[in-house]
Amino acid sequence: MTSASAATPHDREHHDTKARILEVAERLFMEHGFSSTSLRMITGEAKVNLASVNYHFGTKEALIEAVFTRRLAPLNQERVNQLAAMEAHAAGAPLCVAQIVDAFVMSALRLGENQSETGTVFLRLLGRAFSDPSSGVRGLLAKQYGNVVTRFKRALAKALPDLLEEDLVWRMHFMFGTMAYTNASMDAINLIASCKSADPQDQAAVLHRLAKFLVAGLQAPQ
Amino acid sequence: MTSASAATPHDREHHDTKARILEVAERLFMEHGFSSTSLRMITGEAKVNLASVNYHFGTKEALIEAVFTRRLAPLNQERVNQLAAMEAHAAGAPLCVAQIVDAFVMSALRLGENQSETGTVFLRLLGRAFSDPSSGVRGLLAKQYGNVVTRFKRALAKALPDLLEEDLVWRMHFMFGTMAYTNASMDAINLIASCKSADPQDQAAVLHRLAKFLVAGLQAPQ
DNA sequence: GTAGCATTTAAACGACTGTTTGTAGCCTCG
DNA sequence: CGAGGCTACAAACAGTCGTTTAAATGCTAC
Repeated sequence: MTSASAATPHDREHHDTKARILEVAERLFMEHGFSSTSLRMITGEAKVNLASVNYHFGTKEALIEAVFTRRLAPLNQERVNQLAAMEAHAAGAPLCVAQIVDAFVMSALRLGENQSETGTVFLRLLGRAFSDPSSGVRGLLAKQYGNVVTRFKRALAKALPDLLEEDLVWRMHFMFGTMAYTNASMDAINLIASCKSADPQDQAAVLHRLAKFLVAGLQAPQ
Repeated sequence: MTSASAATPHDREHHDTKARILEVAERLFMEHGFSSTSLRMITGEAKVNLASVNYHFGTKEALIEAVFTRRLAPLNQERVNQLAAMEAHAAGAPLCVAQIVDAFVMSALRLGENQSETGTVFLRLLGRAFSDPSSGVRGLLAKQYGNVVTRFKRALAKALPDLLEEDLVWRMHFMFGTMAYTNASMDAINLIASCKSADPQDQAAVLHRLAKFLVAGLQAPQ
C-alpha cells in the first residue's frame, strides 16, 4: 500500500507490528467476541504474519490480556484519581452520590474522547467482556477492577449511611451491569425503538442520562 | 446409568434425544458461550450421537434458535399478559411505574421458580445473549422482544407523561441492560465484595432489589 | 565486513470444528 | 411375513483453529 509510511523502516514497520495487532484485535474482539475471532482474522487485517502474534504475545490468551490492560489500567486509575481528588476536597465529609457516580461514569467518557474512535471501541469491548463466560477474561477483570471496587464501595457507604451493606453491594452490581451493557450495545438501541434521535455517537449525552439513572437507582428508598 | 428410565424405549429413549440436546445445550451455552460450545461437547454430555443434532435441528445456528424460542416465547408472553391484566384492571388510568417494572422483572422470577434449576440457567443464558456479538443471536432477540418492547414502552410513556420520549427510550435501554447483566452474572457478585450474605440462590430477593433500583432510576428527575 | 541479535516469514503440525454420508436398527402398517 | 418411514449410529468430509518450527531477513555494534 505504501500509504504515507515514509519514516525509517525500523521505527514504523517493526514497532507497528505489535501495535497494529493490538489495535485490530481490539476492534475484532468487539465485533465478533473472543473465541469467534481467530488469529488469522487479526493478522490478515493487520497485514502482519500469523506467527507474529505468538512471537510478540506468546498466546492468544495473553493477547487478550494485553488488549485489556493497555486501556483498562489507565481508565481505572483515572477513576480512582478522580474520586481521591473529590475526597481530598471534601476534607472528610461524605461525598454526594452524584459526585461518586460521575467519577465512575465520566472517566469512561474522558477515555472515549481523548482517544477518539478507538476509545469507544474499547468501551464496548469492555462491556462484552463483563458477560464473557471465559474464566480467563473474568479473572482479568476481577484483578483490574479490585481497587476501583474497594474505593467506590467505601465512598458510597459513606454517602448512603442508612443503606444496608448487602443492599449497597447489589446496587453497585446493578451499576456495573448497566454501565457494561450500555457500553456493549450502544448501537443496539435501535432494537428498542426506531428513534433516530438516539444517536449512538453522542456518548456524552448518553452517559449523562446513564449517570442520572444510576444516581436515582442508588438512592432508591429503603 | 439406567436411572429410573423404565418406560418403553420408544417413549423415553427416542423422544429424549431431542429434549436432552436442548437441555444440555442450554446449560453449556450458558457456561461457555455459543461459539466455544461445540456440538461434540453437547452430544457427548447428552449421551447422544453427534449427527443427531443436525438431524433434529439442521444446523448449530438452528439449535441456538430452538434453545431460545423454547423458553423466551413463554416468558415474554407472560410479561405481556401480566401487563395487559394490570391495564384492564386500571381501566384506562395510567399504571404506576412499580407495577410495570414488576410485570417485567417478576415474570422472569416466575419462570425461574416454575422450572426450578433449568429456568435459572436460561435466565443467565439470556443475559449472555444480549451482549453476544453474533448477528444471528441478536436478530433472534429483536424478533422475540419486539412485542414486549412496544407494549411496555407505551405503558411507561403513560406512567411518566413528563418524560421526553428520547429519555424514556434510553431508560428502558438501561432497564434491559441491568436485567440482562444481573441474570448473566448472578454468580459474579463475589467479584464486587466477599459478602457471603449475597446468596445467588435467593433470586427473589435479588429481583426485588433490582425492581426497586429500576423504579427509582426510571423515575429520576428531569 | 561480520558476528549477534531481534524480527519476519512460509510452511507445517495435530487437534478440533460443523456437516454429510451410508448403513443398520426399530416400529408401524398392510 | 415384508415394505416403508423414522431414528440412531460410526465414519469420514473438508476446513479452521492455535501453535511451533526452521529458515530468511534486517538491523546494531564491534
